[in-house]
Amino acid sequence: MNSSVRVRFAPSPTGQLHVGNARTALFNWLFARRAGGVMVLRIEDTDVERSEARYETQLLDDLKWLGLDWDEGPDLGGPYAPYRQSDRLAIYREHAERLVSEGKAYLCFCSVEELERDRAHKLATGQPPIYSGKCRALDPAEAQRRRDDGEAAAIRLRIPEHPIRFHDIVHGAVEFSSEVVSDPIILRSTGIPVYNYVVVVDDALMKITHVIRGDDHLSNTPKQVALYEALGWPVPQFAHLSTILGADRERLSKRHGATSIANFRDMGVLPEALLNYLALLGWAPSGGTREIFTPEDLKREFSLERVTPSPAVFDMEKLYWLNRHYIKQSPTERIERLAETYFVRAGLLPENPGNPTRTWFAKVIALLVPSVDKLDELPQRASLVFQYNADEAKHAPDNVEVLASPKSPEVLAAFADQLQADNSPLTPERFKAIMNEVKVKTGAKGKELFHPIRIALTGSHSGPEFDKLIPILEEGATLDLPQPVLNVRTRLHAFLANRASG
RNA sequence: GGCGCUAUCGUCUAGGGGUUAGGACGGAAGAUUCUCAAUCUUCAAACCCGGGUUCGAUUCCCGGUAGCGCUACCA
Repeated sequence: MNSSVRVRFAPSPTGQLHVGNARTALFNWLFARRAGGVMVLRIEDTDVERSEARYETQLLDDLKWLGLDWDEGPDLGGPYAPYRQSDRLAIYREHAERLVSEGKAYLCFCSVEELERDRAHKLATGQPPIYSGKCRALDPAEAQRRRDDGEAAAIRLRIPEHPIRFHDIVHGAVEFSSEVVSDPIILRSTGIPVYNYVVVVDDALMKITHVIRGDDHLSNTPKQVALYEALGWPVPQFAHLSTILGADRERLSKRHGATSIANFRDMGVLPEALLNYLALLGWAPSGGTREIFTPEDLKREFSLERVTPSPAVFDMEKLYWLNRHYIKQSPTERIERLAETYFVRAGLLPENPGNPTRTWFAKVIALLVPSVDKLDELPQRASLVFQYNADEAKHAPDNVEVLASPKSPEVLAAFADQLQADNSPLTPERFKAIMNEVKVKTGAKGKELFHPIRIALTGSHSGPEFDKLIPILEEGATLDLPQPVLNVRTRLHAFLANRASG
């Protein structure tokens, strides 16, 4: 293991943490942890227009929620502080000026309008839209004088004539000819440095050994390699991760629905499910037959060499499958606690419910949880407990057919008789006995016995077993809930009372 | 337009000069159950196209095509 490994995750605080970035963070983290190295968190906020402080806190929270941590960062400090680019402006300026004095960069006085015109012209005449190099040959002393006289100047890097090669751990050897890389601006005339420059200065100064990032940066890498060389700093190893696409094979974005980590958390996706899914997007273990990985498994097995270079389509169904798996694996108390929020929000449960309610709620969750992809579906699924509408029960197209069967009224009548015959509490045992009586009396069995009763009680001919449902209905009715639960007798009366008018 | 990256079931992927091309999600069928969900079993489903290299290419090389990215005083 190389203990000198240092990686970084460098998000811009311009919005919510996206699954693509989260996956980059995850791969960095796994690589660092596996190598016993250091993970650095750096905030790239040089885009002052779009960066907002509140996004930075969100970013950290999302990362923590996923179970990731870091060793150096704006919140933790570290030997290479500061870790926020807006606090490092003086550093960038210093090195840019150094490059100018060494002749590796030069002052450029071209105006934005002039450059834009030139660019448009080149594009129109079919030439590559690269910088003309107008200020490249300016005499440095003369240029210095002009700047001292107050003329606005940007700083451009001189790109060397030779082709730029580098090795990428995911993609292998990559080569760009220098003709297509024009002298990039590294410091704007406003004094604010440009991304491709600051990223190099920071990575070098923070002693980053492995740059693991999205492959939208692959084409920027030759510029950055040229920058490392100009600055006289060692070039790190690169690993460019493929893009995550939506089902339409376009780059995953907001219009594809839930794409931020916060979205998934709000939906009731478990962090370990999302982490596991993200790890599988672009990485697979040797053998390729295992799908379930705890963070510990991943830390042990992850390697950049096994990362796929091809883009991956985000598959919500597979995420849901993993989520269902982890929900089932979780201690029930954890799921109950998480689920509670959704029920409180839906107005089905009081805030901080007391103990009889909590015990009852645990049963509701146990009943419902096998049928959901994510926790936020629970309140909707619970409608068979919280909602009862006799009219709808009778008129739902599916039900009409069942109720039209000659046995149905007979079964319901017998069921009502049995309920009336004895006022003792309706336990599952008692319910079973009643069902037996009805069976004997009417000769109905199987569907013709169960379906009409389930329709009368829940509004649907299919649903959970009565053994589990009956106690929930009976106990729920004794509780003081924002949305009262109706017991079996009440439901049946409502159903039969309306029968004539229905 | 130029440059770069990518290409195995619908999707995520394993594999790799000779394989019945493996697994998973999803789909279909069956078992179980009063029904639904869950669970279990089974099935269908792929090497982008064209050239080379080779006794033999899905695998290696070249070209095409397609998708994506970069081509900014955005990040």
